[in-house]
Amino acid sequence: MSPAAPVSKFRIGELAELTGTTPRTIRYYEEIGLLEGGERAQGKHRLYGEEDVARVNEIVRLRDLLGLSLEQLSQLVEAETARAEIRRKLASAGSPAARRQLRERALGHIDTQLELVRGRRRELEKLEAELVEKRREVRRKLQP
Amino acid sequence: MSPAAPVSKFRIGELAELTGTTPRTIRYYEEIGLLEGGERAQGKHRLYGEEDVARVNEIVRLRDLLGLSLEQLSQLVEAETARAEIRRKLASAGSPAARRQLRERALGHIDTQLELVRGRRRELEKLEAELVEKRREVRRKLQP
DNA sequence: TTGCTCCTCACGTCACGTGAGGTGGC
DNA sequence: TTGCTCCTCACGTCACGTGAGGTGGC
Repeated sequence: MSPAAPVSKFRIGELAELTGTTPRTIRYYEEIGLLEGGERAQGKHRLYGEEDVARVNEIVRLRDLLGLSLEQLSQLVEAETARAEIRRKLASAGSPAARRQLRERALGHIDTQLELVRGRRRELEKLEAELVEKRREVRRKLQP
Repeated sequence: MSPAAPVSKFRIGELAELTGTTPRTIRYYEEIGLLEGGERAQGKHRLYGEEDVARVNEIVRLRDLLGLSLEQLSQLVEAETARAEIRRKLASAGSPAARRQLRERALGHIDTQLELVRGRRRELEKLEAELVEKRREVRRKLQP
């Protein structure tokens, strides 16, 4: 068996750089409950792991691409967080039926995100088509 | 010849409703110079025309879909505004060479917007593909 | 004349940015 | 020990929201 994966720990500045944010943003997300506070080990500094990188990346992506408010985002991501936690607990202790229910909830959650992403994509495609048409017209006038 | 098109005039509340914004937003855009102030005819009320509807709609769309700041937007839209004005002036007085130059500048402007829109669309497509993949995996575990 | 919409301050809010002044770890 | 990063206030900013109190037009 492989030994426990080396749990790399990041300080807040590293987490910020890895996710294209700033320490202030990370602290703000913790302040409003969007992100769990990095563990304050012995000292006073926050320490983060790989899963925090993934989480912040997801938050930033949905924030930028879907234009959601942080409150809307926390509802969306909250569901997933709860799911991840419960999944960990049930992975060993859960009955097959309970696991099945968890996965079905996960599906619903993914579908919700897919709806949002697809709606946005369609809007962008429409705008793109209009711009292409506009360009065609200008070009037509340029070369009579 | 057709008579002059009926120049429909809107008050700020109507303009807001037609563009999915609020009077406050319209006034704010005027305040920062993104929008020309509606003509204050005899009274004190602002009055807008069809072209203002188009402009606000464009602003809102780029703001929401591209996530640009209003300052970035004003640079993007400013170019187009100047273009529209100059186009009006040159439509009668301009030489063919001048008109050609204007159209070439218009092309550059449209291309800039297209780049932005396409970049966004690609990011959304990537996110969409990842979500679809995630969903497939959860489904696979649901039906072994 | 009565409502409704408009007007201008002006303070509040969300999502951070930006120092101020001080402490911790390689 | 020296830097660098971290810490917590706390005020500033952007893009508006939201009354407060008053005036205009169908």
